[in-house]
Parts: sequence; C-alpha cells; structure tokens
Amino acid sequence: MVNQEAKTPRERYRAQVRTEIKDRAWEQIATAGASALSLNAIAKQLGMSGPALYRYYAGRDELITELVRDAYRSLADAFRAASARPGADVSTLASTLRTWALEDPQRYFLIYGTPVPGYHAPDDITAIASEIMAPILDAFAGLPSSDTAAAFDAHLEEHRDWADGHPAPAAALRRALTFWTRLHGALSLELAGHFTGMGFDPARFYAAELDELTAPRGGDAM
Amino acid sequence: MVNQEAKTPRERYRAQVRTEIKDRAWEQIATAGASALSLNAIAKQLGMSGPALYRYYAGRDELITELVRDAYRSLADAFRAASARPGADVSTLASTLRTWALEDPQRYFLIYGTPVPGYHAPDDITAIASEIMAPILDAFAGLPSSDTAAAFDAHLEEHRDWADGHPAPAAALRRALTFWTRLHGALSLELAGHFTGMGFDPARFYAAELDELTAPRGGDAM
DNA sequence: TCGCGTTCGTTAGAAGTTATAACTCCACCG
DNA sequence: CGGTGGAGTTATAACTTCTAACGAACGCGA
Repeated sequence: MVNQEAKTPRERYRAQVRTEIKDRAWEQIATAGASALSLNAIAKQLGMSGPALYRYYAGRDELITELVRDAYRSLADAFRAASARPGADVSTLASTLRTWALEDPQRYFLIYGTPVPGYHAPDDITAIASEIMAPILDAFAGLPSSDTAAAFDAHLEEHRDWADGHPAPAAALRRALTFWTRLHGALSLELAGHFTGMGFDPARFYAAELDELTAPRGGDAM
Repeated sequence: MVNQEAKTPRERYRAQVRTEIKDRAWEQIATAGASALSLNAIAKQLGMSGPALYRYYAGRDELITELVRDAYRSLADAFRAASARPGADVSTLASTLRTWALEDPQRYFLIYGTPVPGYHAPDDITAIASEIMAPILDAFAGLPSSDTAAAFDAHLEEHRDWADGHPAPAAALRRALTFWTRLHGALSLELAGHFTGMGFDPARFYAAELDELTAPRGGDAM
C-alpha cells in the first residue's frame, strides 16, 4: 500500500485489482466472518466471472494469508503511531488496541481467533507479530517497577529471545506479556459476545484491567 | 448421555447413531477444526451415504450447535466435579480449566474462539454458560478479600444480574470475572500457537497469572 | 401372526464452492 | 507494426450442503 511504485501500466492495473479484491474480501469478512469468504462472490462483485480471480491470487489460502498479513501490519502501524505520540504510555497502547479491535472485530479474530490446525504462518508474518511486541516492551521498560522476584521472572530471564534484544529487565518482559494476554482475554471475550447479557460495561472492565496492569503493587509489585 | 431412557428399540438405535455421528464429528474437529467439518465425510465413515444423515440432524448448523452444547456441558461438569473435591479452591479450578482446554484445543475454541457474526446461541446453552460461572464465584466468595473500592466494583454492584443471585460481594464478582478473562487470555493465545517460538513455558506463565489472581495485594488488594 | 404405518436409507438433482485446463483476445513492448 | 504475454472467458472436475422422491425394512397393534 505504501510502495506504489508501479512502472508499467499492467502492473498498475494488476495492483489496483488486487487491492480491489482485498477490499471486497474485507467487506465479506466483516459481515460474515472469514470462514464464509467466497472467491466466486468477490469475482461477481468485481464484474468478472470466477476463475479470473486466480490470476491475482493462487487460491483462497493465499488471499486469506494476505489479509492476515495486512491485519498484522495494520495493528503494528497503529501501535507504532500511538507510541510515537507525545506523552504516550501503556494506557495509550491499551486504548489503541481496543479501538483497533472494535473497529473490525473479525479483523481482530483473524489474528487472535481460532487457528486452523494445519496452518503455519509464513516467516514475514511472525516477524510483524514480534514487531507488535516492541512498543509494548518500550512502554513497560520506561515504567518504574519495584518487582519482587516472581518465580516466572527467573524463568523468563532464560527465555527472552522473543524480546529481540530489548534491554528491558525480565520483570518488564513479564508485564508486557501480561499486558498482552490479559487485554486479549478481556477483549476477545467481549468481541465474541460472551459479555452480552451480563449487563456490565465491557469498556469499564477493560479500563479496570488496564488500571491493575499499570498500578504498582504493594508486596509483589507488578 | 446421562438420561439413556430409550424405550422403543427405534429410539435406542436413533440415539446410538446420533452419538456415533457426534463422535466422528469430534474427531474431524480435533484434527481439522470446526470449519472443515463435513457431513458427507461423516456419513461415509458411518457406512451410509450422504443425505441419510439429515434424518438425525437438520443440517450442519444443528450438529455444530449440539457439539457446542456438549462442550459447554463438559466444561461445566468438569468444574462441578473439581469444585466438589475436598480442598478445592481457585487453583483447582484453574488447573481443571487448563487440563480441559489442552485435552482438546478445538473443543475449547468451539466455545471461546472466533464467533460467527450472525449466530446466536440458544437459551439453554447460555444457561450452561452461566452454570460454569457458579463454581468460580463460589471459590472467590470464600476467599478472604481486603479490597479497596475499585471504580469498577461499584459499577459491578449495579450490574450483578449475571451472578444469578449469588451472595458474593462485588469484589468477589470482579475477581471471578478477571479469573475468567485472564486465564482465557493466556490459554487461548497458547492454544492458538502465539507463544510458539517465544521460548518460555506456557504452563509457568499460566501458573504465574493464577498466582497473582489468588495472592492478595498490598494496597488495592485484589 | 400378520398387516400397515412410521422411519430409515437410498438415488437423483439443484445450487453452491474451489480449482484446473484450454481457449480467445487485447494491450503493451520492442 | 507485429509478436508475446497477460487477462478474462467458458468448460469441467470434485467437492460441499441440502431437498425431493422413492423403496425397503422394521416394529407396533390388532
């Protein structure tokens, strides 16, 4: 989307049709979920019939993989932009995540939802996934932390490869990890509709979870 | 499964075939996920061809709904059994949840995974869902709690319908809620494979999260 | 014990889906 | 201005869910 360096008119056209296909795919996914995505329906919407689409994507899997890649990149970009804002902190990231998720729940589930047992994401996608972790680590590395050594911190100190050379202490790593998992827990259950009918406000619960995530504790200060 | 009161031989046979169908469906779901569930394949495995299956289930949706119901009931039963064990506490429930989830990840995702946008679960299923909450509420109601009033607790006091008349204070309700969402966050990300390649032990992280869930805090004692 | 009706399983078929193969045709590049 | 490669087409195969119509078997009641 950024590098629109299309020299030949053919490449320009091809790129345009590809994004058009993805746009329709996102519409379908937003309304009916990823499992209901139909290449045929997309082709019809574009005015061309069926197999023409295979000139642009090798198949359903390749299209979905591309959408997953875009979703990851979108979230990574949102995080990067949010953390670049002056005065940005953990709370900024949290609200960015929630806003991004509510913007298109199915896009969120495309990343953090039910995985297909056989499928393994390509390397460049997992690279973007780790790119998402960086702003979170940054945010927690700058936060004052008076941790007592939780048992998990020591374990984490020996397995900090995923931090990708980030100089944060193990306690910050753990905080970044819990930031991720707890907010995912609250968010995915909300988006999946498991809170409907319970009455309380999901946004307040999310805020309460975030609050506990940032507030230092007394004894085992998290 | 419990009430095997099948009077007529026809009903006996019918019930047996229905469970046979569900067994094959579970096998397929465990290996290929719910989206790849094929009624035709199940019929072939049972030695009968295609449309015969519609005598037993009105369609794919009804079969999946039945599987979802069974999954909920299975988890509810596991929770009930675990909380009935002498010395059972919050940690017991947590390990029960994790064991149950690891036993069949796709069954877990059938409940807490990506929702189909249009679909709305029948009432009896949501009833079982609230039945799952009861043991958690019990466990936290019995735990000593020195909470300062978090803003969310007050909000929760006004929206405690979902607790279904449980006499636990709002603080316990919040703890039960966070128990659910945090463990779901850690568990679903693990099962979805988002921890693979990060190096650390998901079980230890799960234990650390549980630890913080049960340990009372200093200031705002959670 | 015998018949009749319910239910089961079958085949046929419609309307979808993904995906491949073969063919036409136009646009662009040299 | 011609040749080539890419775009889009139809036809086809192999799937899927699901409906309709038919036959056969099973069991209940007389």
